Amino acid sequence: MPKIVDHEERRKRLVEAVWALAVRGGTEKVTLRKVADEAGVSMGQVQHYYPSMQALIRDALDRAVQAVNASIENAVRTAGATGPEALLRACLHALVSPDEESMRLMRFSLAVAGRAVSDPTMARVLAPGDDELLSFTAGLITAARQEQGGEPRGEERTDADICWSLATSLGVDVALGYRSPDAARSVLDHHIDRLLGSGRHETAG
Amino acid sequence: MPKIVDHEERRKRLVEAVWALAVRGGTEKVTLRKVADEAGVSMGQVQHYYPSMQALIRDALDRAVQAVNASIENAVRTAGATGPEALLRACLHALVSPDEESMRLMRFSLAVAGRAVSDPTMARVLAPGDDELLSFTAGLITAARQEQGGEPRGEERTDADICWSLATSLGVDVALGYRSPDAARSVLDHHIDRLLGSGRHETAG
DNA sequence: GCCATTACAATGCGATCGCACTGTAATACG
DNA sequence: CGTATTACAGTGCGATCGCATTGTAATGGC
Repeated sequence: MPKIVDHEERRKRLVEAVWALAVRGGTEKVTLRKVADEAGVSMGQVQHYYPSMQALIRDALDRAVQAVNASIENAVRTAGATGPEALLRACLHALVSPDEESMRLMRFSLAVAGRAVSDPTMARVLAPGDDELLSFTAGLITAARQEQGGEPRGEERTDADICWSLATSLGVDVALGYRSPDAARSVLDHHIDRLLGSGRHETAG
Repeated sequence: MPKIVDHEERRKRLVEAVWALAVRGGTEKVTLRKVADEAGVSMGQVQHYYPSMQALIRDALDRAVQAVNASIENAVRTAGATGPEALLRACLHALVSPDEESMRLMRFSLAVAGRAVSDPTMARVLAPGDDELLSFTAGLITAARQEQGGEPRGEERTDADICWSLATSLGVDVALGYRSPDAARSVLDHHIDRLLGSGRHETAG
């Protein structure tokens, strides 16, 4: 009956505007008017797709989390056939990637983290990996150890947990500019070296 | 000449109000009026001690960072005579302490982290340990390894770096309620076990 | 005592906020 | 065709913001 538009495209555009604004000036600088300006639409349109500011920020966060997960899955797909150790490294590297889009997502997540302190509905941000991811990672660690002739130690799940916590922390450092992506990767690789017991590891400038 | 008051006491009171407000509702809910109310003083007094909102938040952040450092130093002083390994554990545990004050500081730091994304003057928050702390920690690791008959491996500084990154990440998880302090400590201890336990991959286990 | 100076208290102001509300162009369906 | 419905655009409102400004009580040095 009415005009038919692509809602998904509209929301995506608005969320992109939120990301850009939050990265530039923190979530406190995200206002209905500025989002509208940034997206090149009217304030009315923003209100049409989101009932409140909260809802808009929350959707932006949901999509950011989803995008980060997608980048991890993408790393898995890309490095899938290269063996468990390389795959493990590739997954973790996704959090400290120098890729511009990846940096934006991390920065936005960090910007929203401040709200998560008091707003439980924002609680997904910077959260430890979910069960599925941890199990998958633990499996990689086990496989990598067996591949090197070692034996599983029965605590691979905690090891995986540590890996993701470390990677998250390094990702935050990269997002805040405290470390270069290369430096972060090198630290991450050092940890994996120790974790798997192999002495081999090269630094990338 | 004029009425003489304790400036330090005044500022401390205002900063405490900022901490409380930010933890309750994020930094966006920190306003001059609410700080004044929370501290039980007038808005005029807040303006008298801080020229702008930014300056107030920044001082609150500086004092929070200082307080966290103090809690680490306190851990060092308390556990100083118990040997390098116990000391190492005690230091790192300071970031995941169940202590109410410690949790408040971590939560506030996290709340401010959102601003640090775009405001370089807030950049001290969640930063990696400084050179002094890293050197000190690296020394602890070296000493602990020697105490166990192991040999230093020449990369203790990176190991120390990893320890603090991990502890920070776990501290964030605790602050956000994703982990209990006990669970975080247990993860941290697991990492230290591995770190000090064995360096040889052939007979590891 | 006098007074310059400090330490506030209180109010005012322009800007901006989220959101409600109103108006209007477009279109699939009968 | 008409029309109900969608998809906006634009505006208005009350609240709130940071900060400037003004007023005043207190006090140590002369």
